[in-house]
Amino acid sequence: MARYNAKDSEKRWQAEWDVRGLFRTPPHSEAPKCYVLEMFPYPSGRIHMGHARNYTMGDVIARFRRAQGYNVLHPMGWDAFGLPAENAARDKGVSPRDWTYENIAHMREQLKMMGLSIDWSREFATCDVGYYHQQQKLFLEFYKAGFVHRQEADVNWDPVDMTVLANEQVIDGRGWRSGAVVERRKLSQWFFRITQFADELLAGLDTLDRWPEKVRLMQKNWIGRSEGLRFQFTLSDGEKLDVFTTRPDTLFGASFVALSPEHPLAQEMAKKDENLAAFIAECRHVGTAEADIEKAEKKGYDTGLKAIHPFDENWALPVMVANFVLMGYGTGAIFGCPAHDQRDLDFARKYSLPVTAVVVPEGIDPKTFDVGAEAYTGPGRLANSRFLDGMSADDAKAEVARRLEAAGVGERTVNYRLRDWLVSRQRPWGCPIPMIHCAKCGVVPVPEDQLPVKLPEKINFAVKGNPLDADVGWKTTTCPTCGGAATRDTDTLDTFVDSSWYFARFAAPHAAEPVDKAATDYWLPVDQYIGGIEHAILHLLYARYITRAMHKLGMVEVAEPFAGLFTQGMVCHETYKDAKGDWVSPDEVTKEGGKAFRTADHAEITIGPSEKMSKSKKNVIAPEAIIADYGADTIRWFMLSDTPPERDIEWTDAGAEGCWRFVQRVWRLASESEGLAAPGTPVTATDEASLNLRRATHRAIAAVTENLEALRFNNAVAQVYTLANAIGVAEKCDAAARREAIEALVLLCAPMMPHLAEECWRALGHDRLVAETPWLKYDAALIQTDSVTLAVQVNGKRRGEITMPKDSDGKAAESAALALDGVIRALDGKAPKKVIVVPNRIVNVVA
RNA sequence: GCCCAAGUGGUGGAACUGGUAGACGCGCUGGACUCAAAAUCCAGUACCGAAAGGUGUGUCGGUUCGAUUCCGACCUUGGGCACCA
Repeated sequence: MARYNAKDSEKRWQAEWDVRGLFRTPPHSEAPKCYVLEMFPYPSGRIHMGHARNYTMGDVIARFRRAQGYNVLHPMGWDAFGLPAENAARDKGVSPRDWTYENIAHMREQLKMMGLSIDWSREFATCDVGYYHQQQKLFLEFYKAGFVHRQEADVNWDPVDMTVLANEQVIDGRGWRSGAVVERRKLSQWFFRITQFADELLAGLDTLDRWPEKVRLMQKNWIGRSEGLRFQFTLSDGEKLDVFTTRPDTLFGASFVALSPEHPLAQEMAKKDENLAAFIAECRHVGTAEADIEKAEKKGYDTGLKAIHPFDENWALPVMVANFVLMGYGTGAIFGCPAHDQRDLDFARKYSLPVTAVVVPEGIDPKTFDVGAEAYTGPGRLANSRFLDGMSADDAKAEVARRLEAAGVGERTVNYRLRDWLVSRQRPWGCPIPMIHCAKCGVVPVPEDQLPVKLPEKINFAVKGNPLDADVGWKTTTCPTCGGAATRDTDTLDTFVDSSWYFARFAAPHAAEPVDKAATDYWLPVDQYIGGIEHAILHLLYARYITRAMHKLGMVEVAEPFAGLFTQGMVCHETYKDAKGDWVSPDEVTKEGGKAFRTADHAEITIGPSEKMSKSKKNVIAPEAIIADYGADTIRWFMLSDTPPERDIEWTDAGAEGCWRFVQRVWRLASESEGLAAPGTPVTATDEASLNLRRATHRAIAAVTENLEALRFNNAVAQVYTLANAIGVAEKCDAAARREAIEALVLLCAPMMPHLAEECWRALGHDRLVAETPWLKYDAALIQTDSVTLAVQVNGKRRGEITMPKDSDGKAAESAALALDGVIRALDGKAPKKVIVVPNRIVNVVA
């Protein structure tokens, strides 16, 4: 037989699946449903190894579940709005629309070459008018429900991308895309009230038992719930000031009250106090210029104002403006208790404010307890606190809260770190926000019959700022309420909005409403969602929020969109540098005996650590090149082999060749085996060689099934190898048993290497496609063995082994173990004190 | 600084609820086939030791008949958050 020709075979089977419409999901089915989804790609133009890994995993699950009889939905679409299209448009003078759709066409072909079992009839791009039209409706629904609000606020401005960013999109003080240091600007923008759902989003995490613990924890920290007390100080000028604390128990240790520089009261006072104004300006400066210099010194300014202690009208605390108090959290004002908060302590030491310990560790005399350079934040009993003295910190918290509530100046509240989601973007390649600004009527939603608000055909990138804002023809409209002249909102929605509900749209991609209730009720939640860990907060939190908001409006039944989540690792490759220190691409490098040389001039190349494939480090391998050389099945098999799917995988040439060899080996086993029984022959042989092969076959079926169910692809692959080895070394045995083993090998490979499986299946004489063949069931009787090998230990050290009939008596095992040479030698004449027998596992002799 | 995860051969990794550490792949070594090469097949491959045996899952301790697995401390790496009161 000829070698397996992947190129030819893969094309043929892809066409065959397509012609038969095998992956077209029927709208209705009696079978249980399974919705498998990988995070949809941005249409950058070509797929990379990260895509190859992500979509291979999803495809394995989809094919496996389909074979198991599930009604599977496995769609694909494009996260198609966003900045790269604008940049390409500006650089190359093409339209972002053309650029995007050309990229989509190219990537679609590449994904098809991967042999993915996708229902392409459901494909859409978020930049399709049909999609963003529905998104505009969704926005207006949210607006009507009060989920959306417009607010002037200090926002994060990315000076490179020329747009505002949500809090989640600022990482280490820099824009998540551009890497530019963000600036603060005061702008009027649209927000989604995600904080309204903070509690639900937090509580919902506990229901997501098929999510990685890590992601749930990250979201929990991001939401950042803390319980505390909000209460009022009366100031010396008679005004009131709200503060928030989680430590009301330390109220008698207070030595100052501090305001954020952005606090309205501080701003007000700054109008009459030049020095304060200068101080505030200085704080603002530090905050923006060098976010990295976070270790900034604590600085304060005494306003001269006093705050009256709520439990003692004769106790006046200085009111300071302090650079470390955040306006965005709590009320933007705090009381400082230096003994029990490190920041307050640093501050108090600097400005010589009193430090009074009021919580003292259990068993320590308050008189001897002294706070040095470190604040005490542990538990303890109250001291120096009048009516609280002797209470535990928890009791004291409750008592202070009770008294301040009774006095009508306090309220127990919950605070979140989470902020509302700023969704306005000053970019032209996005979903236009369907709002109209009228001088007379204010902000007015676009009436439904005037939707969609389409993007202009031509976008002029030569203008400064947002092209939509500069496009007078597009911007000018009439007010739907009064009919007068008005302008459109020229902002577009954050592209994370686009990706926050696409999974619901896939259930009925052509529905006249954003979601078709019946279809989403059937398909949602997504049973298995797969994507990169980098979306642990941003995308996954937004998608959970939008789903909850839709749920509240009765649009979808589910509250959580993704029942199962899997976060896959990155694809890495060795890095290469030449003598000058410049990065060298792997295809310019030849390796000999562990050393690397530049192919062109044989100059030695330094091999660096394996890192995520990136253009900047030139360590990128294109999937299309591998497909061209070895075929899609090889790349798929590689992505699943060896490395657990959640970890980073390293691409190596040797590994790829190993995969290719295995493809050939499976092909040889299926195509060259002589003397196989005819297809469908029942296996009746009971000779030892045949039984051994049958046991290996059924063990492999059981193990691969179990591993695929648990997404342990690397272990599933190892089990397939084990079966292939067993077939290879099997002695002459029954022809039907041999066929059974080879067919099992082919079918077990099928979700992972679907083209190869079809070719082998055909070679084995089958007419029906593997893609139409049900998953194998193992015979439990064949997995059982009647004899087992027990390890024998003396004092926990292995000294030999015994083979016993399964489930044999402990006494028999004991005497067999004691008779072993190694055991006798180890005992050295001593009598065993005790013998522990774990049935079918181990015998341990204690000497 | 706080929170979380992970440290196993030359290498990627395996080991169910504490029970034979190193499955399976890559690499390497030897052999077969070949004029030769490729491909393929067979055997071997944790470390020390000629062997008996000993030592081994980041380090140090603990619990246990028995620990990669449980507990404590520490080290290293990776990730998240970072003046959140």
